[in-house]
Amino acid sequence: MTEPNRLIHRDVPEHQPAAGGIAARARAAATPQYLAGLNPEQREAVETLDGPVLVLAGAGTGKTRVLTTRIAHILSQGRARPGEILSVTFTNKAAREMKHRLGQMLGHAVEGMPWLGTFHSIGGRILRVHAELVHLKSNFTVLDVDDQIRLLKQLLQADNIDDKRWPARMLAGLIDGWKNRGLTPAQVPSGEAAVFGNGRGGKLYAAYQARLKILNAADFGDLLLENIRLFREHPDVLRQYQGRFKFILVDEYQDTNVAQYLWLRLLSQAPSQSLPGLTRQSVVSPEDGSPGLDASRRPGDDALTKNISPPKNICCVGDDDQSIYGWRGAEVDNILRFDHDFPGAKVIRLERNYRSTGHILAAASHLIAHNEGRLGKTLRTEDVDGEKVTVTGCWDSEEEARGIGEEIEQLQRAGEKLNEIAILVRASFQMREFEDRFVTLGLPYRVIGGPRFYERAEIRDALAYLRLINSPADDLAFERIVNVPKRGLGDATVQMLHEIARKRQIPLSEAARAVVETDELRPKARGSLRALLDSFDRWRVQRETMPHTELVEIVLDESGYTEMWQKDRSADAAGRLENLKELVRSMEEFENLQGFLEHISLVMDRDGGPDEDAVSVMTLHSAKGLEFDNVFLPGWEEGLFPHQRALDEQGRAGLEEERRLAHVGLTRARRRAKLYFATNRRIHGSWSTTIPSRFLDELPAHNVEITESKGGSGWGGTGGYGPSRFDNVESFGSSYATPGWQRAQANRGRGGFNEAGTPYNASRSKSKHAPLTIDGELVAKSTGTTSSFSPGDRVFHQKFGYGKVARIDGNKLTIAFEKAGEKKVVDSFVERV
DNA sequence: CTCTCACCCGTTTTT
DNA sequence: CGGGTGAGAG
Repeated sequence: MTEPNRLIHRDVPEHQPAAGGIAARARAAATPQYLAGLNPEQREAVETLDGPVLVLAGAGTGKTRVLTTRIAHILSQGRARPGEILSVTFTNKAAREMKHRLGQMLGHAVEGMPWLGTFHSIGGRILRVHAELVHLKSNFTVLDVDDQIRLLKQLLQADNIDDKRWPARMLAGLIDGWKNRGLTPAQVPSGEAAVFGNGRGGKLYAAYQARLKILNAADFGDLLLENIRLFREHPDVLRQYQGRFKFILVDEYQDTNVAQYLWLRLLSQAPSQSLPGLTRQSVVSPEDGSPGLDASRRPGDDALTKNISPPKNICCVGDDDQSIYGWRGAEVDNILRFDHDFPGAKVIRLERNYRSTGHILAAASHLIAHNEGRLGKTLRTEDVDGEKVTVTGCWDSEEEARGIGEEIEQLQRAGEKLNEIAILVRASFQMREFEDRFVTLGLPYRVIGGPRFYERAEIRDALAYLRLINSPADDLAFERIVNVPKRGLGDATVQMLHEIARKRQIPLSEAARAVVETDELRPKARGSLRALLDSFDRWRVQRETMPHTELVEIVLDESGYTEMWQKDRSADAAGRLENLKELVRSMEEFENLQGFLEHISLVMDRDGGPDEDAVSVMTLHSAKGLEFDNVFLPGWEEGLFPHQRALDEQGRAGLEEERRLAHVGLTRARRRAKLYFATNRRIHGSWSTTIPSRFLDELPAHNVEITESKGGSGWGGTGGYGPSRFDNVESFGSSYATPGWQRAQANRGRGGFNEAGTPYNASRSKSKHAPLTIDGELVAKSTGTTSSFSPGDRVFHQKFGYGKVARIDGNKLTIAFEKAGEKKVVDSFVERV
């Protein structure tokens, strides 16, 4: 491993000696070059090396810069070697970005940062080293969602559970949720486990875990959960890592879930502690009743915290105002309660925004100030005011697309780069309208998001072949490709193999081998199964002698897989073949097949985008972390944004998350932010009238300009909604008093959206209160209030009928309905019976 | 075993 | 309206 001092040579000005105590002091006095461009807050965040630090980094305040500079600082101060810094991100993209920036800062020292990566890749890496301690082998497979669901389907079938009423997908969701919360099968509260499959949910979870071990596989959740289990059951292993990591850095802390929190917490303790509390407390007593989740999810808190030595040097960077992944298990509470979890934490706010102009920033800040559950930050800029944020009303979504298309062409004529233009939508179905329009206009565009590369069917099929070559016991891979391309080996055959495999406790491919020797199969099926097995034998031999990239080509060719797509005349067949080529190309980066397979599910992502000039179209979620000069934000309508479902299922917490999403959208823009709403939109095939989003009303009128739609014809001249009504734009600049607007406002009363338990007016007036922050002291305000219900209560709901409360999360209840299955509802919708 | 038709349902998405 | 799934026919 590279020595730190060698690393910093390139970075430290030449007159400064590189190491030693006195030298270090001299260096500090001279302000190293890498600290020079930082503002005082950033600098404090970089230089506060000891103890827990929370950096609240608003949008565009230089978060990544702080993280990378902090690492450079640690290294140059000689406080740790590269291998002693644990630095975790959420996405591979973020990890790559950090490696890249670090590389620029330190010279090409990136190889020296072995522990910079995503939670999952680092978790997976640790797990491979100690695999046998959690009953896996070090070459275990990481399952993707598809495999997971297929596995669960089998378990449901084996248990004779109607997978119509209890879909495997739903169970997968539940298990995922439990894993996100760090719960092993034994720890799932029994009330919750009972919700699925008439009380068999918990049993199924346990069976699933057992099955994974047999298959030598782990799902994404396991990469963390099994890590936690490893650490808890083997304190010596934990101590080893605690001792190794002198510094811990966490990016996007607002997105961490409970499992990630627990993992960080374990690693951030001083190595000598044995942490009795963490094992004991975390075993949730299922019937402990009311405080439920909240009491159980924080092992090691309170009294115990005081007995544990102070956490090490952990620095978490995040922005509670950009927490938009609550629906996927992220706990905003983690960031809201940081100083509680890590006593003595230093909180540093980065509020200087270097991205957006004044109007945009003011609009975004004012909007997000309507949220109550936040730590409170006020973004500032020294930039010019720039153009006001525009709001444009359209007749329908088609006119919206037309209008935006025209504005883009106008920007293009004015010399703007298409690469600096983005359209950010709430839901992906909105994208199609824009694509259609851009095709008509001949405007180059690219859609960001879509299915990820390794999730595409053709890639997974190809991978299944490779997995099976690598590990003949990979039943899921076997099942996937046994009849792809079609070989006349259908359900019946697979069923038979399953039976034999189960009876003799052998993998499917071995069962196949046995069956081929008998006459249990019809000659045709038997012949093609034998041919398949022979092919695999041959490939396994060839694997030893030829490069893995060559092997794939042979496999794809000889299996008839390539041919299958060549014969396919559907429109996307060519693209699929292209993807397969891309797969082969991407394999070149890896040493061998094994190495490739270990990384594929964790590290691969689509990145094919060539850098031709094109407009980007993507969802608000995938826009997080990006920035553009010009940002179009269509579809600001009640029901779509905020999304009705978020409101229905999460009540106020849902609304606040939607608002954070709006805030993320606005803060993507450097110079122009253009909002749109349509009064008519087609939802599920039929047209319905919509109302402008409440978020539009929450924008400060001073920073907003109402403009007329440039979409042309659509607005029905006599309707009273026409652009002519927007004639004297100046006069209503401060009040939105256009007739159309007023009418839209009046419509609100009868709109169904306030059944979300958040009447429009209430939320508006309430949120005028100052954010809940008291002089730098964090007032951790959980999203949602405490419910008056307890688990087990029998309740009635207007739409879903009778049910039993399974779980409580703030004012959000998970209820097992007798007819409708499990649903999440806001407590104000149900009554106790 | 494969193909077709009826039916159901409909945010956001990483690893 | 349209994509994905499951049951039944060929």
